[in-house]
Amino acid sequence: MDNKNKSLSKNQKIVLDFIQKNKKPVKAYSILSNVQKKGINAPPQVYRALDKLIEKGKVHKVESQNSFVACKMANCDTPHATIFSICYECDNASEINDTKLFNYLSEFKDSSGSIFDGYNLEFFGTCNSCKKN
Amino acid sequence: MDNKNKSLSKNQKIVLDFIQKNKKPVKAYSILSNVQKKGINAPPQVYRALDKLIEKGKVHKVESQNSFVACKMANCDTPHATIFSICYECDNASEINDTKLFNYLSEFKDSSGSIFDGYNLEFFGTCNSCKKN
DNA sequence: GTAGTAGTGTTATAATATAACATAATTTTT
DNA sequence: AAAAATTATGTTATATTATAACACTACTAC
Ligand SMILES: [Zn+2]
Ligand SMILES: [Zn+2]
Ligand SMILES: [Zn+2]
Ligand SMILES: [Zn+2]
Repeated sequence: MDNKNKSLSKNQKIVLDFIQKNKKPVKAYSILSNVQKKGINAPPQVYRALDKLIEKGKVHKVESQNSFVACKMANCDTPHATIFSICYECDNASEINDTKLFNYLSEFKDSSGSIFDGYNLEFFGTCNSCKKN
Repeated sequence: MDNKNKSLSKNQKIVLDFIQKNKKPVKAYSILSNVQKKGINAPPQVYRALDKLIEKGKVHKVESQNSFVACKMANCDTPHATIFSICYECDNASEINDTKLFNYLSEFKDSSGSIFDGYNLEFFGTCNSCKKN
């Protein structure tokens, strides 16, 4: 069985549950302060849960923001091939599900003909909601 | 005149000079400890120089590594449209100069038809040098 | 039921980045 | 050339993000 389909531990469930409640990406220390009532007391407990959730494809890290967001694609096949659009007004991050772009990047070869194991793509702009205001 | 073509300040020159001496991306505090003999004493001086060098297209940040690397393309036209391949064995980061991919991403529209102002793409894999070993 | 693996709890600390304030240098405007 | 505006510098302190290390527990596989 794939690692990503294994069941979640207690702390992993608590952390994932909080992340899923938020539309926007959340910071690790925000997770910590919000789950302390559930018995998670210290940063390593959060970061360990995050590491596993990322491995399992349940959560992605938004690298340019050091924040974490739940996968909206009902389980990313490839946790290390992610595409986001990020609004620099409101910090919202939307996972982009575009098969053509996905394939384009998965098959991309560099000048030496090498293919890559994964990628992370972050687009920046103003989201539709912020454009209206 | 474009901001990126403006001349560099004293601290910006010192920081850029050190980054350019390194093939691999360097960390901010590594920059700091290496330029202290040049009179740069504290983190804000390094981070401020980095911010300006990034604006001017001389330096890019490798987001997944919190490190900084000199632009190899003799001045990136678009400092906020960068493509890297990163080796997870040796941490080397190479800027990819692929016009087709560049255009593909610049013109990419999301499901709502919106185009973006910029992007950052990081490919992950084993570099050719590490593959041989 | 023992061995191996994955998870937890805890303390301390490392690594990355910015706030805030005072001053100086440079550029632009008048 | 003087005043105003902008950009850069120097400095101290602190905020934010992330991991090391160690003791212990729970789960899984054979
Ligand atoms: Zn996903
Ligand atoms: Zn927005
Ligand atoms: Zn460049
Ligand atoms: Zn390598």
